[in-house]
Formats: sequence, C-alpha cells, structure tokens
Amino acid sequence: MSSLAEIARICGVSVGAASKALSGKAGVSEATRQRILSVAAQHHYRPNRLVHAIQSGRSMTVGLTCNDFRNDFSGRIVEGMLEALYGADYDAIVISWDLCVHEGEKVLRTFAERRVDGLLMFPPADQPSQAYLQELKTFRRPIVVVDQTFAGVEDYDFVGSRDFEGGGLATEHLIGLGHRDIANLYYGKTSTGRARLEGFREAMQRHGLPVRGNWLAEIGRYDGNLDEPYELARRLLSQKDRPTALLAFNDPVAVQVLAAAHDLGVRVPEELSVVGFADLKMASHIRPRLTTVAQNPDELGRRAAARLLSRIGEDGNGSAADGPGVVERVPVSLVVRDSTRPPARGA
Amino acid sequence: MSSLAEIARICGVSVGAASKALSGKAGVSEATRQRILSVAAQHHYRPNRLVHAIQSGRSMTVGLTCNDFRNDFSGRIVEGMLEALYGADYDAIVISWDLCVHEGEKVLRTFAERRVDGLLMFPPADQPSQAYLQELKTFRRPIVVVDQTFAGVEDYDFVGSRDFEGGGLATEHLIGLGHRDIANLYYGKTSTGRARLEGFREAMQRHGLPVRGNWLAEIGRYDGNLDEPYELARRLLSQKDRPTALLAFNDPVAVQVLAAAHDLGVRVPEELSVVGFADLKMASHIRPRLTTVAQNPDELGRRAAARLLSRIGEDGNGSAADGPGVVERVPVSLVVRDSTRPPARGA
DNA sequence: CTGAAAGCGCTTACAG
DNA sequence: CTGAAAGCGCTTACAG
Repeated sequence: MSSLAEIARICGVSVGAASKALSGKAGVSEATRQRILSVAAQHHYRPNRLVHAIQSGRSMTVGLTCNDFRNDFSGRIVEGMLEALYGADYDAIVISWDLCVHEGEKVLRTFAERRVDGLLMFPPADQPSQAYLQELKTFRRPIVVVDQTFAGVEDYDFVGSRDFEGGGLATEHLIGLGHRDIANLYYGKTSTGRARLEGFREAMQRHGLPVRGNWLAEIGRYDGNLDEPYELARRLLSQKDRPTALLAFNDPVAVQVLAAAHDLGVRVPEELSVVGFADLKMASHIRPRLTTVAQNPDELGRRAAARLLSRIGEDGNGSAADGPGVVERVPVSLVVRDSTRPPARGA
Repeated sequence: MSSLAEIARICGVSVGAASKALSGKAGVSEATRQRILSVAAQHHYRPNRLVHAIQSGRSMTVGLTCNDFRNDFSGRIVEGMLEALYGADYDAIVISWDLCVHEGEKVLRTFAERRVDGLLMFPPADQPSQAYLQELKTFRRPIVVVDQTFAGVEDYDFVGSRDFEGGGLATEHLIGLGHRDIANLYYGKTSTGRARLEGFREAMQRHGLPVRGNWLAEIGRYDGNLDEPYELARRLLSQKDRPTALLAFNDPVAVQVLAAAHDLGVRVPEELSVVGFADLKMASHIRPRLTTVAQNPDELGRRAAARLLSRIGEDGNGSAADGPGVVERVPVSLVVRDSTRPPARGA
C-alpha cells in the first residue's frame, strides 16, 4: 500500500504539499495538484483512515452487537442500521451478542480499544453479566439499545417497537371476531414478551374477559429449535376445554402452534385462530397465511443508527451521564390473513 | 479517553516506561509496573489499537460483505465467520452487499482506506459492475469468496457447498422412492443454482430418465417475496401431466411449492414429493416437514474465515497474483422428512 | 531500571 | 506556492 511519502517523493514535492493536493485544500498550484493526483491514481494510493481517526479523535466506526443474524427480523434491523450508517460515512464493527454474554467485558474492551464512536446494542433474552454492565458504565461513548431492554440499561437511549399496543391490537382483533377463550403463549424473559402479554391482559380486562391460568403458557427456553414452544402449544391444545384462539409471542412461535395444531388434528382457523408477532416473510408464505402484528425492523434499525449518530454529533460523551435516555417506539400494525376467523362454537 | 501520556504523567514516569509496564515487557521494576497498572485500571485506560494498527501494518480487521442478513442461512455463515475471527483476535467491518453492487468501488475503497487485512465476500446473484471488479484487482490483500461465485472472481480462494453433489443426492432419493417424473424449479442466475441443476441432470441421465422441458422452470427474479417462484410452481403443477416430484432451488422456494400445491389442492407428499435445499430451521417447523439437502453454513463461515486468516498469515499480499485460488467444498447431506414418499400412480 | 528520541502515516499551522 | 516542523498515541531500539 503506497504511502503519501512515496507519492510525494515520486512527484518531487513534500508530503505536506501532497497532502494538500489530495485533500483538495488550497496551497498548491493547479499544475502540481494535477501531477500529484495522477501519480496517486496510478499507484492506487488510498489514504490511511486510521491515521485520520487518531488525529481527529473520530474513528467513524460504531460497534454493533447483535443477538443473532439468523432471522429475517434481526437481519433487517442490522440492514437498516448499516444503511443509515453508510449514509453518514460510518462503518460498523460487528460482534455477535453470544460473545457479549460470555465474554462481555472483553468485547466492550475491544470496542473501546478500537475507539468506536458509539455502540448499537441489540440484546437478546440472556441477561449479561455484572462485569459487562460494569464495563458499559466506563464506556464513555453514546449507546443506543435496540428492540429489547434489560436491567441495567435503563439510562441509555432506546429504540423499540410498540409491543404493548401490539399485544392489544391482536387481542382486540380476536375479541372483535367473537373470541372469548383466548390463550397466550408468551415469553416472559424478554421485555418485549412481557409488554405484549400486558397488552393482551389489558385488552381482555377492558372487555371484561377472564385470562385463564391454564390458557397462559410461558416459554422458558427460546432457542432455534423451538422444541419447548411446540410442546407447550401441544399441551395447551390437548386440554379438555381448549381455547378458540391463541396469541403467540412471535411468528416462529406461531408456526410451532400451527405445527402442534396440525399434529393434533386441530384445524386452523376453523377450530383455532392463531396470531403471531413480527410479520416475518414466512408469515405470508406458509399455509394458512398467518395473521400477525407487523413490526418495522428496517425502521427500527435506521432510527437506532440515526439516534446514535445524532448523539455522536452532540459530542460531549453523551453517555449515561446525561440522565435517562430517550425512548423511541416504532408503530406496529395488525395484518389480517387466514389464520384467524370467528369461533365456530359459542364461547 | 485517557492516554498513555496521562497515565505516565500521573505516575511520574516516561511514556516509554508506561508502555513497557502495560504491555508486560521487561525493563521496569516490579514496583513501578504495579503502580502504573493500578493507575491505568483506575482511569480505565484502553490502549489505542488504531495506533498499533498503523505501527504494525496490521489492522486486525477484515472486511465482510454480505448479500443479506435476512435468513437463517447467510446469518449462520456470518456467525461462523465472526466466531472464527474473534478467536484470532480479529474483528469484522461489515457492509451489506447491496451497497457493493450499487457503489461497489466506493465500498472497496472504504475497506482499503480502513486498512482491512483481508476480505470476505459473500456475493448474491447480482453481478457487480466492471468498476467493482476493477477495484478488486487493485485490492492488494487476500480475498475469500463464499458460497457463490461469479464471473471475475475465479482467481480468488473460494469456500462453498457441494451443490452439484447435493442436486444429485436429492435426485437419487426421489428416484430411489420410485419417482420418474421429476420437475426442477431452479435458479440459473447463481452458480449454486446451476450446479444443483447439473447434479439433477446428471443423476437423471445416469438412470436413463428424461428431463422434460415443461417440468423445468427457471426462476428469473428471486426476491424476499418469492412471488415468481410461487407462480412458476403453480403453473408447473397446473399442467395436465403433472410431475410426481419436484426439486426446489432451496427451502424458501420449496415452501412456495408447498403453498402452491396447497392452493391447488395437490396433497404433499401423497400426490407430490418436494425436496428443498439448505435445511433452514423452517424446514423442520412447517408441515409437512420438508425433506431437504442440508448445508452447513456455520462451517462454511468458519472455514472461509480460517482460510482468510491463514492467507493473511502467509503475508506477501496473497492476492490474485498467486494464481488460481484454492477451492474448498463443504459436504452436504440429505435429510429425509415428510415431504417425500413413493409416487401413488405408476410412472 | 529509566528516559529521550525516532518513527508509523498523515494533517495543519508556521516559516520562507 | 512550497517545505520543514510539530503533533496524534503509541512502540521500540538506543543511551544513560
């Protein structure tokens, strides 16, 4: 990789002159500038941005920790982020959240040592260690938490979805169809899961409908296989007094509900209405097409990145010191498809 | 962010001494070292890795371009890469491939300016511009292409799956079940799609079975909605002489085939056997569970990263100059589930 | 054991 | 218009 010094030497000028010529600054004759420019192009000269980062104190990079890239939801969040960052000439250094949980402090140290200008945290359900939270405190740069909150990050900016409203929307939809016996397969370990459940509860209460204990199932372990959600759904649907409708934590869980119903011979939507959450691509691909609460992951990612960039712009290490973070909630909307319909039997 | 100079000043030593103490080098008394260490810890001193990158000529970062993070396949590749990189104390600067296609040269320039030590390219179907390929040539660092090849990158190292064998495996499975009338919904725009089709062709030929033109459908446009694959499947299955089995380009396409079959009232697997490719999570979640050719994306990612790291280790700008790149093919395997069974009517 | 100096690749005031 | 020098934050020979 040819250096400025080489270019300067070839052109017979000082590095200072070469620097000015290449950066478009005044102080060199047009002839000299052209000569330098052409030599630089010939030699594929690429200015070393690391130097600029050191000199300016801005690395023009942000750290990005993501829980998993395996689904259409987090993937689109990441894409939204990358898009917004790219537009601001920023790049992302990406580390998977798994590593954050297991070696969290080390990961944060890496980010600090690489002098990222800010941090985008897309956390999963697993609560990070105390050491991690501790290290976060000493991370003197803006942080934006995305989608999910957890204990210890209340002070940072947050961009998420209107999960509570989403839970309400889904419930209202089912109640509007005439359902009264509504089950909920929720994921209490995450802030989103709890909010959706609360939205459900509140809507049920508003309509004077009871939330029955045996129609409430909590997912304890959420992994890629989704074995537990499947089993829970199966158990729930095997009961004598089966619900006529079910709200799932999200689309993948809803797919497990469909699978369990299928395996038990319970027809959807004839005998059971199912609502998901997220509106992943799969939701409209499977049969029956899934009714779900659509989120806007791209927007989530873009807004999170935009907020971080604006914090970085504010300068003055806009970290926790500034007091409680700003909370932004992206709207959700109900998408009605084929997995819901009025109940067959009277409630 | 406190600097070494500050730490040194506080301790009343030279920066040189502080540097030695913190890096564990000899040349400072144990007492001094301890003092420096404790002051550094108190002030949350984080060495500036950008400086180290400049001094050593190694940034300990690699560029990673990915076509889309939206699915379980590419996501797991990326995770495999991040895992391997992290183990070698490397980090990834991630840019989405979309940007590579549209502003490819600019993206590569960014990587060059950030002095990444190598490049992991996970390309999609879209052929990048000439300007991009041109810029690639002047990128004097190792490059590893993953999963998919395209014209102009034959000289770089490549890590992909045994797509050809996979196509053969799937076909042999169907033939073994007694199918003779096998359709193929393929994606000719990608190297993987072409290889799978060839594997199919070769297997059919080996068994003396004809590949019928009207049972061969090429996907022209592959996007997230998969509207075209759905339509193609629908048309294919609406023919008078319907095939008894169908090979899909990949799992998402197979899901569209299931949807089309469902919508036409064609029962799977009773009237139609369907085989996918990839073994995404969804494959075992949907009903009927999908028979598919399993790939190993994590391994793909890990191997690609390992190969890149080894090239970087070799030093001497191991780029195209070294002649044709090494090609590595990760094995695939058939996973038989519920979407395939012997044909009902005689062939 | 400790400090002063050079150097990594650049930019930016400051002299000629 | 052009060059020499200082400085960004560090490391590493080289003197004391």
